[in-house]
Amino acid sequence: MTAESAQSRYNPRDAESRWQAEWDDRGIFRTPADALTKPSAPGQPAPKKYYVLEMFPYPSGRIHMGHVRNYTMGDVVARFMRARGHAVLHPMGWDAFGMPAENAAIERKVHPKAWTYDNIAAMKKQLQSMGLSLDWSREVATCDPAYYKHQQRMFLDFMREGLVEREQRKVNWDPVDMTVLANEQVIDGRGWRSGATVEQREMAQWVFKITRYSQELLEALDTLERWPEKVRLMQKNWIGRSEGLLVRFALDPKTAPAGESELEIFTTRHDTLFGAKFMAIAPDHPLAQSAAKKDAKLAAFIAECKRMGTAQAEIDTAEKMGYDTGIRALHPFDASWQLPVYVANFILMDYGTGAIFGCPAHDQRDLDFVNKYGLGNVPVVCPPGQDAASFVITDTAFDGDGLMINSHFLDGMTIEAAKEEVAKRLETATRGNAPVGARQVNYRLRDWGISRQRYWGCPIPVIHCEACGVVPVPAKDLPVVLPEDVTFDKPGNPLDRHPSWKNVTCPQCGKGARRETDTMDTFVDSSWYFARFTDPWNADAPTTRETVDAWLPVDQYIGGIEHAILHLLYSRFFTRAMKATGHAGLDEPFAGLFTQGMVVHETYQKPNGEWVTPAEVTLDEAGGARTAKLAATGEPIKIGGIEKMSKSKKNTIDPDDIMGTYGADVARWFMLSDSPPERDVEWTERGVQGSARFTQRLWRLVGEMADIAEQAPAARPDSFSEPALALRKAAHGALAKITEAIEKLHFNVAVAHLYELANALGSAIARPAGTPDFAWAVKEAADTLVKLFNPMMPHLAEECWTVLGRRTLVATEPWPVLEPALLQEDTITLPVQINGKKRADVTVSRDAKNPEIEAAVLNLDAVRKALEGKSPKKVIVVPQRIVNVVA
RNA sequence: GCGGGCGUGGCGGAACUGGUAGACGCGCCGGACUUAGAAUCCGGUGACGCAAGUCUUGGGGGUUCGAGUCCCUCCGCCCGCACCA
Repeated sequence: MTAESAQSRYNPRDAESRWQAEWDDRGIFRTPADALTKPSAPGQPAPKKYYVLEMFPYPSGRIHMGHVRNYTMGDVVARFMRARGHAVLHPMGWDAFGMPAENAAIERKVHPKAWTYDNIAAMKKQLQSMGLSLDWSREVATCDPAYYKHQQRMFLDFMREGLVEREQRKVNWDPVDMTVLANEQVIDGRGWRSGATVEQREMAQWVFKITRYSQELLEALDTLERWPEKVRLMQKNWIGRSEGLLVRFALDPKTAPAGESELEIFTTRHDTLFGAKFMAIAPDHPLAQSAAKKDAKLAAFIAECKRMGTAQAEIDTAEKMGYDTGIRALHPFDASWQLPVYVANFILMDYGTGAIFGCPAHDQRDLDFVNKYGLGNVPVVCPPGQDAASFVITDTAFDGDGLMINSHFLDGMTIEAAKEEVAKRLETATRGNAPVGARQVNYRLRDWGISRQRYWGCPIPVIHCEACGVVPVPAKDLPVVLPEDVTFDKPGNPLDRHPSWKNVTCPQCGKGARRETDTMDTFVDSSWYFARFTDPWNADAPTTRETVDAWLPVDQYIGGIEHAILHLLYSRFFTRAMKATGHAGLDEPFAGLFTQGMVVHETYQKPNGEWVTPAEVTLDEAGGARTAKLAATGEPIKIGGIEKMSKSKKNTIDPDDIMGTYGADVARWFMLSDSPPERDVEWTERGVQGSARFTQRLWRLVGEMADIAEQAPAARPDSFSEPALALRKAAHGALAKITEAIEKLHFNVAVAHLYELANALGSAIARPAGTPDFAWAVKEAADTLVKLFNPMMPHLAEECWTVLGRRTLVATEPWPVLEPALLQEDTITLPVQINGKKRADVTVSRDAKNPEIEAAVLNLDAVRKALEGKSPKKVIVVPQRIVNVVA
């Protein structure tokens, strides 16, 4: 490479670290504590706030491409909004508690704390090399006692408010490791480390009363206009409001266990009561428990059910199994009609009353069940157009609309009317002084179990005293700090077997007591970090009311779709709980939500099936066919499917490698190109190279434009020649489109318009007019170009800004101002369709009236030819859009 | 199983509120420059057809002057399911 060509190339390695240092030295991304109260200029009002937040990462050790994509998007928004004059808050922190740290401790004998902080240091360095406009002065780590002490305080405040309770919950128990397992640690019913068969076990757990807000969380979804519709729908289904009926079935005394006389069920299909074939109760239903006392086989069946994990998907897909208890329930409308009571593995104690009546004809699970146990079915809803007498159900339940049949007094009614009639009759019928039926609104949402029997989490600040019961840790004793001298060589929770930590005196009676050894679910940590960022310096309280209320809600929250339900719903609850306890003044934490897609990559395999990393593979695309071989040996490699980047398939790309080779700007640019941000993006070497070429092209283009711009007069010319005007139109057209695209977070569209602008400017300066007005237009266009790509490629933009002779930082420059007059054309060209197919164009003046347009269209050769002298049936003129002639 | 989503050239994708399908990029083909390569620049590129033209947004059907977009149905792929974060 000659000295000359070295000079003409942009060198990201040199430029990026230089500009990062410059930004840092000037502190331009720090949001001062008084940002929202201090006037932006003397006499001016304080700027409007804009809070942009990306989901903070778990410090796993290295950032991955998903992070690069997520944080690039947030950074584009942050830089864009700053340029538009907002006071921007754009912080970063660490979701630092969690199981991987404990796994590392067990597997590699490193302390969770040391492992976590090493990872944070490494990842912070990586994030900093991306050139993100973050305010690092607000950095928080959830494992820092300075953070979790406030969380413990809020736990106690919630407790006082009645938002915390103890509840018996089922967990996955590993009898060998003596520990509770996460669903992901249960593989085919066995513990991942021990291989022991996992069983369900009831344990007392701390829960947050999220169900108190079920209705509110549901209704408020309608107000979240800047959330994706699909996320709102998923939350709505998760909350699962249903209106139904509680029905008390009497039990045949001859068959019922001593002391049991009735079975209460919840149903939303009370219209199908005459199609009932059986009753089913959960294995842990009290009636099942009491029946099992005298029935060893039933007890064994219940024990068998407990050998199933607690994951919903597993419960639903397991084979439907039941056990006839011998108990008979009496139909509420016909006491002579007896229904067998089964214990069934697919009935959940957590939902409704833990008991149902089965109507097989109209529920697939019930139908599968009766078909297995030979109980038969009777259809009671007949689809429209179907003959009631011949309507039979065999393998497929009918859950559609129709009219009631085989249902006595309900026959001929709609489902809705039948529900109403049944509810009315059962509400007024009484047994033992109480109504047989009662309408009830039920929610699928369960209270949030936050107890974890693990070390690396926020300690739950309560003390168990034999005399006083559960006693909150007094505020003065917070934080309850995790002890550091713990070992991971034995099974179970290190906190539980720590020699001294859990032994304390009761704050109330002073006698010996025991600390709670459960720690909090890490979702608690991430349910309020966005609030903490508004004043992370407050050592006395979780938030500073004035500040948190000024900054929240987050204007734009960006993260993965995998958090669509749990993290976002818990945060919505937590914000309400903070409001109830005076820590914040609003209900909804995130005004705008964006969920990004994954980063995916091709997979590669040796003939023996062994996965190979992209770095080890050489690709060849000569002759249109793509083949691959192992770079080291030339061994042929099979090119596999495009899948989510994962360690197991070895199809990961290390962001450090990319940034080292091409620079951060190229990585950022490519992450935004091509794929719409909500969809998956495929990482390809070719694509990255294309991005890298474009950075060089921009660099050359700006350099050439700078040469012309030097001739520009200081004052704006009064008039512009044709080439200058064309240039200005291109620049302002791009400005309008790119502004709109970024506002809508359509980054790939913004990127496409930047390519177009670069193409247009390249062509324009290839034929320079050589006049002062042209030079002025080139200068304007160059400024605009650099400002427009600055949010995506900020380092290159700073470097270009210098080339344009500027001394300021483009990072602190305002967004270009649009001149709308430049976008107005005097004439418009409308496509002309004949019978819906495009056949010609017609050019008319911008404000031509429909009759004029129609006349011009009918005069076109193509139209005359198509009409063959006849008059058209119809001419449709859509203003500013299209003309359609119906022949 | 339940819930949610996605499907457009060789590839990633664009297309406002039902109005010119294929913007932009990648790849490929041809050309220029070069001793050669890299880089760069110019032109072409949905399919079929010599052409006029016809067909084309996962398959099938429908509504409409007009459908990638709305409705029905089928197929394929992906995500979440309460202790991964």
